[in-house]
Amino acid sequence: MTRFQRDGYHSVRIEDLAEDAEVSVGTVYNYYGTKGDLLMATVALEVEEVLAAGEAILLAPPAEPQEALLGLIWQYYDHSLEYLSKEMWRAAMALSIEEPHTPNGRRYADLDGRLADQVARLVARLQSRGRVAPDLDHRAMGELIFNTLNAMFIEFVKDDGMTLDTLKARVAAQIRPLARLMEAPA
Amino acid sequence: MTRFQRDGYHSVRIEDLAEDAEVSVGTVYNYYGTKGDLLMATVALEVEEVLAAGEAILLAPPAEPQEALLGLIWQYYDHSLEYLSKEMWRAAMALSIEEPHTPNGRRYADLDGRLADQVARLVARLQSRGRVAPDLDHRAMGELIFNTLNAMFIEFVKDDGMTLDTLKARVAAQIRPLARLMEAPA
DNA sequence: CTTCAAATCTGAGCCTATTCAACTCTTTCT
DNA sequence: AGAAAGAGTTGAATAGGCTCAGATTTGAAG
Repeated sequence: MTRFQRDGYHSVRIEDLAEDAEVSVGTVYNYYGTKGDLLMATVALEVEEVLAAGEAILLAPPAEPQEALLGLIWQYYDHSLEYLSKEMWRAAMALSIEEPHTPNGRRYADLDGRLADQVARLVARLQSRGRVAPDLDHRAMGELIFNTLNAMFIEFVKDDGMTLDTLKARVAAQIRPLARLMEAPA
Repeated sequence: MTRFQRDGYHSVRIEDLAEDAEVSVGTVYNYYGTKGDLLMATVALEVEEVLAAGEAILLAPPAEPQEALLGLIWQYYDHSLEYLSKEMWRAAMALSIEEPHTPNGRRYADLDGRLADQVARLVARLQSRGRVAPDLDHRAMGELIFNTLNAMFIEFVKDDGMTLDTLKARVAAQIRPLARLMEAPA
């Protein structure tokens, strides 16, 4: 993980890792089936932590729908570069799209699904508090919001120059009007 | 393009294409810089046609926002497997994420941007007709809608078993409530 | 201490995208 | 015709992920 972050996922060869660990290439493959497994292990670490932090927010979300949604999303974003560089994220995303049937592809999709579900549960929570229109399907809205925050995150990792602040501003520009539309009539 | 569709993008080696064309491997590379160039040429062909068809819809969209939006989206989807298999789409998407700085990555991003812009212009069109709330930012809504239809399309190409009808049903489930929220008050 | 099977480890070799220096063919100029 | 520049072609060589038939180590049993 450290070498991937420091030297770049693609630049680091399996042979390099084997040397670091003072074993042979074959032994690396004895523990991780593919180079992508090493990457996905890091992604899973990262997302699991973010999901746990998200649950804490779900317990006591801000009353305002907009603030609650953006709070959860900022949580995701602020943590996102802890273990993974943008290049690593790109590689992981590419992997999950190109090989959806492999264990790694499924694993990434599963993590995505759990994030989308968490957003949906936040929407449901806000509905139960009467701040979001009760006739909205919280699953559909959760998916819609997740799709948006995910798409913007993809744009973020695709652009090495983009800052977290820019990402947040862009997402806010899309989530704010949506949150307003979702609000229960007073 | 034909061989990629028939035998699979990954299974087809450059050497195979060279044999088909009765030239050497080096000559293939003289015309297309990478294997991805061959793929992206097909993606561009596909998307350009869909954009042109979309312009026709923009000229005279259905009055109902929901119908107008879904009509445009179905247009995109129905054309999507004309030249590209799901596997080819996956490879192209993976390429665009993993190598955003290469000409191919930029090219794909550009096509995506033009699709998003077309959706935004449809929203603006519906606003000028008074069927969509005028205070909504048509750019933000266009991007929001594009992000959704694109995310669902990615899910579609990731799952070889999913049919176009299932894709449409899922997108409709998200776009319908959104279209309702966007409607101008009567 | 010896034996043997299971668990680990090893690295040469395979595969395919990509590169590039040498070669051939075409066109232009004298 | 001869020559030189330019355009196009070639395929052997390179790189890095991954495989697999042995070789080595471990640990339980006698």
